[in-house]
Amino acid sequence: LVSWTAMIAGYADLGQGNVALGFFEQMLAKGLCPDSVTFVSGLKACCSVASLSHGQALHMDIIQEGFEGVSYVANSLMDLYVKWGHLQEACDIFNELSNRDTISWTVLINGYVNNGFLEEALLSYNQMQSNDVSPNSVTMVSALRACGSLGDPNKGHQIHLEVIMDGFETDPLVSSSLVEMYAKLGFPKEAEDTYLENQSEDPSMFNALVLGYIEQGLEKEAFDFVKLEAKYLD
RNA sequence: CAGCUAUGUA
Repeated sequence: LVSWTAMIAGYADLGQGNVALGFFEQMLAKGLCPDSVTFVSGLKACCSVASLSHGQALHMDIIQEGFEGVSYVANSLMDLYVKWGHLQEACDIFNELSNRDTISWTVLINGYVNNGFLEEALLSYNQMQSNDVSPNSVTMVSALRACGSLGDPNKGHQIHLEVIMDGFETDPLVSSSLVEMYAKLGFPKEAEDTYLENQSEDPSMFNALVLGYIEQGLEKEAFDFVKLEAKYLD
């Protein structure tokens, strides 16, 4: 069973969901009974092949086998529905889940953001904290993106402080999301400060800053900044 | 101590 699951997960990772699902079928044909890890890998395969119907079939099997209440599995199911824009389905699963972990909340928040429900995303972010579930760096990226798209600098700054409190600013994805958000909201100064405070080898934050300048019509600043950074490379 | 779910920009 572990070998089959490894094959399914491996192909799903490569974006070869159809191959992965083929292995899933073969495994069932051998009379093997999937466990939670196998189901999650199968769901991931459904995402990469963009097949809602296969995912729904797996959902039925998951209920049959009683894995529905396992947060690890439920999170993956939620993600499937979120990616299809079926937020109601995702919410139903979330609401019936008794053990909501960080990932459950993050999938929900990210689902709201990706589908344009920005206020709901931030509301869920607050609710998550009321329920004493700690956000992680992935949660922060989604929350920051919600602030940026919503145009809410106050919330954005508040979340920035929380990011610092939890030490997530060292994550390149988080710091570049911060820079991006400030740039989008029209705070080039804050964007630059964030950049200067979190220098790293990762180029994404630099790119975010330059693109931000350009989007704000600050082409000269963008150019000067690139020149300045280029000097350090000599 | 086998297989393991969620994140941005372009």
